[in-house]
Amino acid sequence: MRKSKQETAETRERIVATAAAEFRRQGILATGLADLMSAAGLTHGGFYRHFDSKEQLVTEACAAALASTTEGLQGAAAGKPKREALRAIVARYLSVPHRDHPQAGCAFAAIGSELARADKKTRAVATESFEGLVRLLAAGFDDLAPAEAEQQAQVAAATMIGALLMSRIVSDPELSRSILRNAQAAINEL
Amino acid sequence: MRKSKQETAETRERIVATAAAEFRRQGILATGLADLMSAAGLTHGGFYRHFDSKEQLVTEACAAALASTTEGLQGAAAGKPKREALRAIVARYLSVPHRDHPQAGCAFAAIGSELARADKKTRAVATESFEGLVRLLAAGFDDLAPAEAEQQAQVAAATMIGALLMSRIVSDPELSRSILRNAQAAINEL
DNA sequence: TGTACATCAGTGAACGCGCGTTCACTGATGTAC
DNA sequence: TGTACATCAGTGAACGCGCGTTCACTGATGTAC
Repeated sequence: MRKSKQETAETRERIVATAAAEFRRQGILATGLADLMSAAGLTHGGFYRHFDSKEQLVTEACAAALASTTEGLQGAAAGKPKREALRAIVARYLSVPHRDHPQAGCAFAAIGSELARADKKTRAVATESFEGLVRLLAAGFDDLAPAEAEQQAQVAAATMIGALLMSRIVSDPELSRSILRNAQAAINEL
Repeated sequence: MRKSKQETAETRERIVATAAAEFRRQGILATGLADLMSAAGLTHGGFYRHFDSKEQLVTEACAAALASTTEGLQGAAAGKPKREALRAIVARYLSVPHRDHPQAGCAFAAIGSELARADKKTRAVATESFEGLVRLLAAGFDDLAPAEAEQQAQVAAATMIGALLMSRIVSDPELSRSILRNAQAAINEL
């Protein structure tokens, strides 16, 4: 049953990608390795041929989830003038599709409270990723001095993450959309 | 071993208060009923004399946690002129002590991603509580028309929750404080 | 007011279940000659 | 290049453990007369 090096690498990537989605969809703790492996088309016994522990997968899956979200936002901004690029990023982040598809979206909003309690490595990965998001947003404040642009970008990021999180928590659909809309307008006026 | 009606009511309150703290400290899923009951000074077998299920306790504990946080913020604002009251609320919310004591603080930041996946009743409780927080903040924007004040208050709430959450996730202490400081400054300029 | 009995808060053991992790096994892949 | 053997990806069963929940039991509280 041994697989080729390429197949092995592909399997490993598939497990990480599946975990990145399932963790964001159900939460890290609520996602069992057996379910995860079966969602990746494998039996759970093989997990430890690829990872030392669930913790290690958590770190890699969070890194993958955060990286792909930032890349997606970068894609939404590609080729646009700076201020317009920022508007596109914010519009995409604070959209109804993003709110309704946490498994493919921002991990800070989807599993933020678990990240705050995660181990050192995972929090280090999260920190780097947050800095990347702030840098991406700061590029949109090109009318400000770099230090001020970073400050505004940090505020914009916090507002986006908080608004997306709250839009998912509240059960009133009108309030949910209102949170997204008002946060978007406020950031565009920064 | 039967207890008096008053003792029974006190025990029930103690369980809810203990759960409100432990859920925010460790997360809902990570908090077992046996640990919880022992933290409340009881054995776990007695749990079902007070609650139908863990879900029911989750709803009540979240309601208690959210209510006490809003009351605490209201207390910080008491007796102050409106705009100053708002500043006091924001300063308290985005403080280092609040960041470092999730067990006694805002449940949206501490267990937000679990609340987004919680059952109907818990999300209804969370929705009402968020509306209460928004009303409290909106009172500080007394220079604006009511509808605009509410919009600004929603944005301020999202920024506060997102900033507190991120200040807990990032492992760089300087970045953590910077997020709190910049969010506070931005809300005070709204 | 005093007595007899029903109620039920809390104990401690047990239930089935799913968790993360381990392991013996299989057989195709990779490697050494 | 062909052959013999070691490696190891994946399977499926099993491990101990803690989870939420149930239950028989105890004995003080509450209630009915």
